[in-house]
Amino acid sequence: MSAKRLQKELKKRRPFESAEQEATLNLLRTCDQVQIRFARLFRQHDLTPSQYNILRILRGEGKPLPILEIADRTVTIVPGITGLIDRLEQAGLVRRDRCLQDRRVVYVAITEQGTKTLSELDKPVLALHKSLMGPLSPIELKDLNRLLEKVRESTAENS
Amino acid sequence: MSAKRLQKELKKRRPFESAEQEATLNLLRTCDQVQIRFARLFRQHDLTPSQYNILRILRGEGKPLPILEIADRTVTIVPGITGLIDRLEQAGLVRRDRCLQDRRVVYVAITEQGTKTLSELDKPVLALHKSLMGPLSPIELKDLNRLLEKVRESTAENS
DNA sequence: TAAATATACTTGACACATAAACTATTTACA
DNA sequence: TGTAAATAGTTTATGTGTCAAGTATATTTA
Repeated sequence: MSAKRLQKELKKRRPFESAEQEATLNLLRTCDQVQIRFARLFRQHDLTPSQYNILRILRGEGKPLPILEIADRTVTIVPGITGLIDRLEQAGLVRRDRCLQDRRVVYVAITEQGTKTLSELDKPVLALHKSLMGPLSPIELKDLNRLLEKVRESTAENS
Repeated sequence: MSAKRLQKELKKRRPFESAEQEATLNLLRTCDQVQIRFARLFRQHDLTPSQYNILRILRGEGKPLPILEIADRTVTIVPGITGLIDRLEQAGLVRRDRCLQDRRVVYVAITEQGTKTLSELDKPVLALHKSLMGPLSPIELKDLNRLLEKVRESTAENS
């Protein structure tokens, strides 16, 4: 797998059309590899990245949240959230509770088992963050954050 | 859409557990936004990012390529490539040719229509690259590339 | 208060990532 | 030469992103 990815990179390496293009592609490629590492870790606990994210949100909030509120806090587009919650519920990691005041609303709560699964992942996740960004010095980390935010601002402007 | 994303960001903003975590999340979020922008552009020409990528590879090579060779050069995992080529073929953007020497091999060639679609995208794509990375000075671009590569090295090691 | 509108989801359809298992063909080697 | 192993690609199955359209409940308004 490692050899394969390396090979891909080499084949792709041809002169870039602009420095900006090089940076964008570099960003996408790096991100891809980072995501792969996290996905692999989550999979060891039978979670997908999206599922892990939702559990994190619920634990962070400390109380049940309406489904659309969860969707708002993830990158997940609304219709996708339904099936995502379905599967988490089926796995016993969350629970659905219909709101009595407003019966359109569905609250989602993390279960004990969900909390347990999350807590098992806490250390490895933090370790992976550190391992990925480990080669960067504190100053470099700060630089990277600043540059990324600058890019992000440019995407925010015109939607 | 823009307001919604901004809202998400604000809600997410709580103290990070480590500077490394902050950098990783920053990286993922930035990347997400960049991908959204490109996906939106490709969709205007009825292409998905994966499809665009494959067309680029074929045009860059200048001659037909075996299916698995294409898969190697993208991030696409092997089984997914079949359907991807199916849809491109159905849209008339590529053509399948079975190799006569080795009948296991299927060559894929870009069609005239595929080339045309690609060329229509050339300018907007380059413009988007420039627009996304525009806020960064040449020196900052270089810095960003260096930092990203450093991160990428760390993922390559024990992958 | 009845009808229009808005809100909170859900369903259905399609594209893609990913893994496991399968087919067809070729190559290696015993 | 004939069988095992490797290679090229496909099929199948599950999870998710995304869009368009639908349902149920609540709110607004005429």
